[in-house]
Amino acid sequence: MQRDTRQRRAIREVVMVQASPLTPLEILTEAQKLVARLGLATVYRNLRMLLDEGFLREVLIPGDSPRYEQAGKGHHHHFFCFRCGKVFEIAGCRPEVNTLVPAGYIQEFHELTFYGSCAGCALEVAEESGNAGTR
Amino acid sequence: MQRDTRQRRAIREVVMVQASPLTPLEILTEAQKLVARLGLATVYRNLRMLLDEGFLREVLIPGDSPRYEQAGKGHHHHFFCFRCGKVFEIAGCRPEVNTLVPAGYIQEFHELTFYGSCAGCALEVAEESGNAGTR
DNA sequence: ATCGTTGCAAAGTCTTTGCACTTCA
DNA sequence: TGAAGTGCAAAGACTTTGCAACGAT
Repeated sequence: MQRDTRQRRAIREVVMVQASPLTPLEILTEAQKLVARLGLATVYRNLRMLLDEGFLREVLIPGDSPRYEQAGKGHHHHFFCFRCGKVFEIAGCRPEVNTLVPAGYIQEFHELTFYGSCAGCALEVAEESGNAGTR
Repeated sequence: MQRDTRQRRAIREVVMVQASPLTPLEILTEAQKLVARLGLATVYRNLRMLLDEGFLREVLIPGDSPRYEQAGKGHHHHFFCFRCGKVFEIAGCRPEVNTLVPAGYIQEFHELTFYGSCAGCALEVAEESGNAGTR
């Protein structure tokens, strides 16, 4: 039988509070604020369990560590910001995407990831170049 | 000045011949047929150089090792087959994809990866279940 | 002959595993 | 209490780096 430990509770807590998916290390750092002596192996073990039991969803950003978010948010994708390194949720999808797969293939799901500057970082970039240009 | 070594030539050769992107280990195995004593470190070093010089493009399949394909093939995506583990090229894209990114974000590029059974494996699956049903 | 490159082995990073101890039920 | 869970350290997979020897120019 599965037990409800302080560690597991802390990890669940941390993931639920966050808007964007977290890496195992980010989860460790956050959860250690709740359970000081928490170890990284415990985080990995619990991520696997919470994944299996369907509480978490794995978000794989090509070229970066896996991240974890609360499951059941509906189909959506992510935006990875090069400037701040954060991942943002992009709501929705477009049905046209599925027309790309040729006949004969059986598509089960897809992952779509955008890369660039998030709104906040884009503003900074604009200010910097804007100031340089006007003054 | 950069040199034209047997090793580098072999790696370039291997990538050019392949239709789908290869992992570093696959490249090592193939290239060792051309240069027997080739080492994995040399493969990694050359992948980096060929990437920098623009000969290669890195294909990142979320949840799998990075793969490398010849650059300059135009915008396209990939299909990862769960059954055989191979990666297939999916031609083209849909402009609607870009409408998903909210105003304020600056999108530089995107990656779209499909998962499921490739045409060959889908056939096998169909045969198996077909036979089971009719006989 | 020079100096970029190589092969090997050692070092890193990230993740998983083994094990004695702890703790929830 | 007793089995699931934990922390720590050791082991694994994959990738990078240090270094002496090699070989393209």
